[in-house]
Amino acid sequence: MVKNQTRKEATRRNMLDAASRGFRENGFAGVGVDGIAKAANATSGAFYAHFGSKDGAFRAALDLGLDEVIDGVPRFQRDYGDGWTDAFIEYYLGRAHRDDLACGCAMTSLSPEMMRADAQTRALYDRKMQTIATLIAKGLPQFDTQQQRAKAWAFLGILIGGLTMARALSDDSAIDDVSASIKAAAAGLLKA
Amino acid sequence: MVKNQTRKEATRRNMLDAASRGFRENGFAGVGVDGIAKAANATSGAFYAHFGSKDGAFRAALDLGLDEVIDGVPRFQRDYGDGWTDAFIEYYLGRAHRDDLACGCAMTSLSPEMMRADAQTRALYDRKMQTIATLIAKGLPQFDTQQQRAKAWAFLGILIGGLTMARALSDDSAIDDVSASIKAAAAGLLKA
DNA sequence: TTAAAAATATAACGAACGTTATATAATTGA
DNA sequence: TCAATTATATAACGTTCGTTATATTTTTAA
Repeated sequence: MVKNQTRKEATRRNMLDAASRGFRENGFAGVGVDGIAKAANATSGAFYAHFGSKDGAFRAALDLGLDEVIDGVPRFQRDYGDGWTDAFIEYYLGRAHRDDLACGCAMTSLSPEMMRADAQTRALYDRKMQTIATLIAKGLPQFDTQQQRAKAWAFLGILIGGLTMARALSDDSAIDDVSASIKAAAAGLLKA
Repeated sequence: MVKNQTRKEATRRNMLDAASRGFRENGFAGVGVDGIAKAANATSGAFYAHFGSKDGAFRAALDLGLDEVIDGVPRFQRDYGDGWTDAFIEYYLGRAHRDDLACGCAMTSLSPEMMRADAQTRALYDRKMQTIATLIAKGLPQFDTQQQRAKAWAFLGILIGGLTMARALSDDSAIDDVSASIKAAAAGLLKA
């Protein structure tokens, strides 16, 4: 109906999107294959034709999700120059990102799932996180490369932990307190 | 067999322990009622008599888990005095705690589950986290109370995020890099 | 010692789980 | 246009899910 090669790809993309949203919102065990397929207007048959297994779909969703970070960080660096870290912090702990459980950063939503993932998926996570740390480190003011990398890991840690805590809380004023505290500390630890 | 009142309490304690371990290791959706009961040498009948529902058991496990933090922080402060934060950091990101998925700190293992929990459970999380933040703040060197509390939230954030990242990685040298970076940054952000 | 009460075990419910095998539908190449 | 190939849908597998109802065992109280 649509075009030549594109229907299969469209189905795959729809299912990958549905898997990404489902896994981020509900965790690996919190969503089923049928549910993912149905959310993509497809069936489990197509799901297995494309991904082979639930683990395979999770791996694909992780791949896509971390690539969004790998693409996003340089964009912040290009768009904001030296002030990119402040802009990134503001985005990461801002209300829009905080409230977007389905499409928020894969690092925060999927990292807690990794300890239960298979070896292949964990290896993928390792590689992509190293890439992300390298990208961040290159945008930091420190001269010492080793120190840059340490700051990058700490930066990722406080953002992931801060967003996790902010999302876990339900009281609005507590959420604001945590967000503001994390923002200040994240900016502060890069200055030192 | 054992004693008068204690059998029921022993059953409950065994099941609460099994629930705590199960939820921390596998997440809320990753473990079932029958599995928890079996791990406690009991059955689902006893489970429902004690907890009423799976959500009820999760709430009880969260309650117990955060109380461990509420008891533990003052113990560190008593045992180590002014250097308690360094000791706490060393413990929190040390190998023993990192590798203990089943019995590790509930803040790191259960916070990512909170966004899917019911309102009653989330309110409990809110209250206990405020208590924990207050306990930590009181042990910080800053004079300004507001600043103490901000540092306390940041401290919690970087520890939770750092431990999550360290556990998510599988390469040993990456884990060491992250742990060392987080330790240094956590100590650093309290100094400022 | 025995009846009442409480704690735990067993059995069953419909629903959803991940996966496979097979059937249907759509696309391709001649 | 028509057979070959590919993509997707359907049906079924045995298992486990959370929960309820009921049966059995254990404890309590007289």
